Amino acid sequence: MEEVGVTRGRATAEMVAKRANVSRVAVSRAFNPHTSLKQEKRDLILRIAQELNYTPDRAARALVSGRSHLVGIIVPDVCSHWESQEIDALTTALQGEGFATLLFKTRTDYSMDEKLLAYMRGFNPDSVIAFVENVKPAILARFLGRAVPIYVHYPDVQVEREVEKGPLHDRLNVLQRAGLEQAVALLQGYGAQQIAYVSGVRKSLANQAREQMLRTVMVERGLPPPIIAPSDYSYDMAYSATLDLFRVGKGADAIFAANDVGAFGVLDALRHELGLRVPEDVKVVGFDDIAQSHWKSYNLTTVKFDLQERVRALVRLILRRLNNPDAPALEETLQTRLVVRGTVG
Amino acid sequence: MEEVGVTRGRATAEMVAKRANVSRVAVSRAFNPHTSLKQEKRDLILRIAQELNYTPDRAARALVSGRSHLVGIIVPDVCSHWESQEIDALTTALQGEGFATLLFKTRTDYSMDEKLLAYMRGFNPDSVIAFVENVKPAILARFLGRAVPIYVHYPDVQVEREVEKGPLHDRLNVLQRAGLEQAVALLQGYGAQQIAYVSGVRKSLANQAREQMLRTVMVERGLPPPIIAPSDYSYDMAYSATLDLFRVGKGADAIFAANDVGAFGVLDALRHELGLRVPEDVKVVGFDDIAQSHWKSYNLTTVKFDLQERVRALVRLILRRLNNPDAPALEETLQTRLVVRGTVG
DNA sequence: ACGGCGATTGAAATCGTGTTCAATCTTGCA
DNA sequence: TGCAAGATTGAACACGATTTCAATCGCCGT
Repeated sequence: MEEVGVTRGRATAEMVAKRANVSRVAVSRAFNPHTSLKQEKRDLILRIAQELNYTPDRAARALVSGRSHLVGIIVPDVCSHWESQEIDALTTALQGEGFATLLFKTRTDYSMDEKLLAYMRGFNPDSVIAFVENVKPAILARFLGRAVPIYVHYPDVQVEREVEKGPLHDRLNVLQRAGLEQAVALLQGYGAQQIAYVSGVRKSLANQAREQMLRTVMVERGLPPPIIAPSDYSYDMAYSATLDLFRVGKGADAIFAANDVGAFGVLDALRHELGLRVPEDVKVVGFDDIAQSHWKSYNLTTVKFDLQERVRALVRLILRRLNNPDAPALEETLQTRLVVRGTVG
Repeated sequence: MEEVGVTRGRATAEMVAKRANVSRVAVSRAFNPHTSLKQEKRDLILRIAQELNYTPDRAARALVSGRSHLVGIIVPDVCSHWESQEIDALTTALQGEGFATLLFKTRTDYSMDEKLLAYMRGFNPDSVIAFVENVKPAILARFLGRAVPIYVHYPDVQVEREVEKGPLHDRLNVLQRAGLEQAVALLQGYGAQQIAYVSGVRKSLANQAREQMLRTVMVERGLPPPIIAPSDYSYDMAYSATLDLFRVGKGADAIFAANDVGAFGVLDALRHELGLRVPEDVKVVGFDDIAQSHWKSYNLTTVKFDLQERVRALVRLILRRLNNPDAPALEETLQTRLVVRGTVG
């Protein structure tokens, strides 16, 4: 046949080569910078490739190079406000670097079983970002093979890699202290005496760290330790935890929620079920500063860390580790700060 | 070397074969049902595979079979409540069928350029789900090759495939009429005279369809056509559109928002900036019934369609089309209904 | 004109799997 | 026991790229 055919609906390097009167190797080189190829020829090939809508097949490329350019993201619930915003930012950043994000869902109880890991491994992601806690790095390493750095979400980001000399450990620290101190100072300034903490998932390390840091800051400033109202980061649990706090317990004059969504539950319980006014009767502070926090119904005062900056740092760490698996461990640090809105004072 | 080595941190079919004293082909067969292999041998291979943490490499598999088992999702903003809930449900459903979802972000103006399509094609998705409108099926077909059915999100789902006899067309219809009629009837029952429509993105086909259907239903029931308050589905735009409606325009005694998030903006503008009471002064109805709609601060009356059911139907269509590309076009239909909460009556 | 050196080029091997096809092994039945 | 049909098996090829390596080209100085 005269006409150059189309295989599986997509052009191959072979076809581009034939049309440009060059070898298939030249086509490959045209798409890989830092390879030796006469500029004129490279231009010709790229032009013809464009005409044929050709781009190299990443499956084939992955097979030979061992790099899939896929980053797996494990998340219990895509809809969680904070997670969805981080997924969004991560996808943007990774897309800019030539990667694509592969989404996997695990059960909503913050657990992750070996079935999912085996399933995911089949797709051969270069890296895995787990928005889940209780997975030991060692297990991830066993299931995901060598080329896959690991990121454990809470409480501090960790890009890990098992090496012969022991686990390697890049860290991205989020310093909660600064933001918490500002929050407590503000509450104290408005005369708050008894502060309650509506928690995240109790066994979550991130929650424990936050709770611990809050207690430290409060005690340092001469306040009694916080009353703990057990919750799980969700709106509904925070709502009922708040009801318990005031109906079963003795209430509080300020509430610190482990996250913004929880703070929304707190606010709605106070205003719409307990008949209390915020901030007059009770003051409320959240943590995260998600997009909804500025909505007028909530207008939440909250501890913020810059999500964009955090994602950029994270992607930096991942890429560095991918390109240089045995480089020494790195550490980056992010600050937090208080964003003052209408739920305090 | 005596010990069976490990290539790139992952076991290969070759290693499993060697350890089980079978050929590599047998290993391949063990992982593919409906292939001829003695049961006893199959069990042995699977057991050894498990010991070695082996699963077939999907990149290699994709290369030979032409099936990547990847489904691309194009979305302008992962954080949009409605979209994130659909992504979540889709990921769950697809994961159950052996697929993984590949996430791509486009610009937030509901557009999608050829660069993104070319980029995405490199990953060779079996199917593409576009949460974006203004992309002609023909363009998608040109950029994504034959093996990739296409799903255009709004206003009705379409699984498309270019065949020689012209474009094939599976459809998933969401019948807005039922829900809208219930909503209008309810508003009318409470004496609403002048209903405004806070729109979605004006040029969005979905928005136009919704606006059109609302007008039809209202006129049929003897009401004047809705006042159009132009918006774009977002909280912020709905907020300011509502302000304009009452400050520049003549107001309304009921507002229908194109989506729930928009309805939140409407509610906050009415209550927190215009000093109006809902539902006493103005009644509000949304569309979607996202998870946040039952939160006490909003407690939104809204038109719902069953997202789970919709996703199941969609995945059914996609899988059917993947397994049988030339089957005749199919059509499925979903109903909508009103969920009554606190913003009406 | 000639030798030499670096820049270009393409043939061949490789990555890990699925698929075809002919050879071999089982099984059932006369 | 013998034979045909069917089940099981493995060698060889294909998939679409990258990488290695040896061959060729172009250019320079003498």
